[in-house]
Amino acid sequence: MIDIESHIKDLLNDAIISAAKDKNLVYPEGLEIIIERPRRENQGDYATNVAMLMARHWEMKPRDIAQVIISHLKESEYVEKVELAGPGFINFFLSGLWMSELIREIIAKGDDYGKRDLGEGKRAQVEFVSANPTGPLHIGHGRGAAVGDVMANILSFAGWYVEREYYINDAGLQMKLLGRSVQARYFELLGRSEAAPFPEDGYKGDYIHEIAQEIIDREGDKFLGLPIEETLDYFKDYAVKVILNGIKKDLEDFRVLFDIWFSEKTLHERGLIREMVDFLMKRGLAYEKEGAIWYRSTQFGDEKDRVLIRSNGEPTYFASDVAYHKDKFDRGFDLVIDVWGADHHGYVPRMKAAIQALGRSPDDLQVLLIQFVSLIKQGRMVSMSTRAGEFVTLREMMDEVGVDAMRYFFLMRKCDSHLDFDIDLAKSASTDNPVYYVQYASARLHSIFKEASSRGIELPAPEKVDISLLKTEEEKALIKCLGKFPEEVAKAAKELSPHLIVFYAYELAKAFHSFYNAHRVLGEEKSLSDARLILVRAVQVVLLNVLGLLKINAPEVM
RNA sequence: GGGCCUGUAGCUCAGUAGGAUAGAGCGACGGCCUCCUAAGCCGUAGGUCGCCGGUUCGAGUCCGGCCAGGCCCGCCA
Repeated sequence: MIDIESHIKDLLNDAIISAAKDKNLVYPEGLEIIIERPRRENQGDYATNVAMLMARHWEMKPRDIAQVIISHLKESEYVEKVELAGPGFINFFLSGLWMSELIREIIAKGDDYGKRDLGEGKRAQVEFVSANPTGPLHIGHGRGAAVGDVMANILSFAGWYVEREYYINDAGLQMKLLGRSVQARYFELLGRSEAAPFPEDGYKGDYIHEIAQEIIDREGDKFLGLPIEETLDYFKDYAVKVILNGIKKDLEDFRVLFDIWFSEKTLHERGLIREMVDFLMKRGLAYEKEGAIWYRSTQFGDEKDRVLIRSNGEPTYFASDVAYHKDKFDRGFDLVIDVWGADHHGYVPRMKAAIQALGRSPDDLQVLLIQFVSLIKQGRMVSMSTRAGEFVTLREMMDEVGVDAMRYFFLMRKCDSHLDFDIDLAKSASTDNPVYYVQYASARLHSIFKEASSRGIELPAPEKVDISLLKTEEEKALIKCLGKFPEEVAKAAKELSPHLIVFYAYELAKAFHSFYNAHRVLGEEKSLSDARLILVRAVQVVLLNVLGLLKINAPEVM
């Protein structure tokens, strides 16, 4: 099937060349023909403002230029009519032939319909969640998980080779704090709390007690008699293992799977941090001052230079992160996407500065900042803090609200919008949840085929069906909506905006529900019924592909 | 003090290479099942796009200045 957008651009380009010749005018240098989808039905399927852009060059009124261009447009079997409108827009209305070919293409391509080749097979990595293994995932992590996961799906669908990665911060001071917290609970449970006091900033959640209890069940009281500094590593490692397993399980149940779990500790073990510092020193991008080693990030637009190695010889978190990103690029990724909480936004300029020092373009690193999720319970905001042990876990939310609804909720907003998640609403008024609206379309689609099959009606061969019989407003709107899917994929990939796919899913469901209420598929005259069956099959294909990108179930019955 | 994000209908939000009459959902009001699922459809009401100025044929969109909310500004992670 032809690419209709380029087809229309070609038609326009040829017409402009021909018009220029005819009127003895010059083809405007650097003219880029842009076509877009107008907002209103009566403004056609595609529109261009090219005549308005040319007004300056040709010193003519936009409407006059548009008229000239239109008169030089060649006929096309895919274009039914062309109109001059408003201040100088040229509107294109697509033909029935285009619609027929589109529907046949959708059915022929199936799972592949909507895929693009924008990535040209280049390698992209999406790193997301990366929550410290100091406690279970909470609702905020859920948003990052959904966004990162679907972003990866979209890029893959758009032609990138994609890997998903989780960065485990298992090397810092907070690990020690976690170990001490568990250790303190262990001593406390055995009635010896004075021997290992609970650290001031320790992790207070119930899960710390549970881990301590687990250790007692396995190892008994054998650590009581040993010096606490000696046994700290045991508590720490055990806690990290347990918590990380819990995180993996939670994500798996949230339908998020990672290709690589990358341990920060291994960066240290492999000497990559030292290597990175040497690399920067050699290039004069790092220097020593006041006993510490600093990175010259101001050279790349950061507001101040940053410490890499503290005066006590310990690398900073930032140093780990630079080494980590160096490793990412060393692994051959063309595009690296980090999904971070918005509270890390101040960190973006220095990371971008860092990757430039590594010889990359700042655009090779894209950071998706995820704004906070505010949890609303009984009309009040719930404060969340891992250390204080006050949070609603992802697990609890999955159990209460369901994975489909949660994924939908997390994805329906732009990343940089705050998200109010009203638990009571999500639980009690779940029928108002838009995810059901979309899923309901899936159930209805399925029931049409079920009913058809019970009446002994089979899906006709697409090429034998007269699709031009579909000419009502609802049918045409639905077909146009199907045709938009590849464009939406491209846009979502280009703008790194998963929410666009959610909006598209809703739009598709809406077009289908309108169609469904206005017309019957079965029981009409056979040729019309066949045409509608084919249409409905195409809708099903696209809906499955869209929900597949979002990893939301497409139920057959509701 | 500096920086990032946000401010669009009663509520929650779409709408960025500047374009045509600013859109959805929820809520409100009024209609629609003899028929493939009414978790649906159709219609009505609801707007100084935070405020002021600028750029131009044209600004919710770009620029400047204010106002309000959130977040950040460490040899913490």
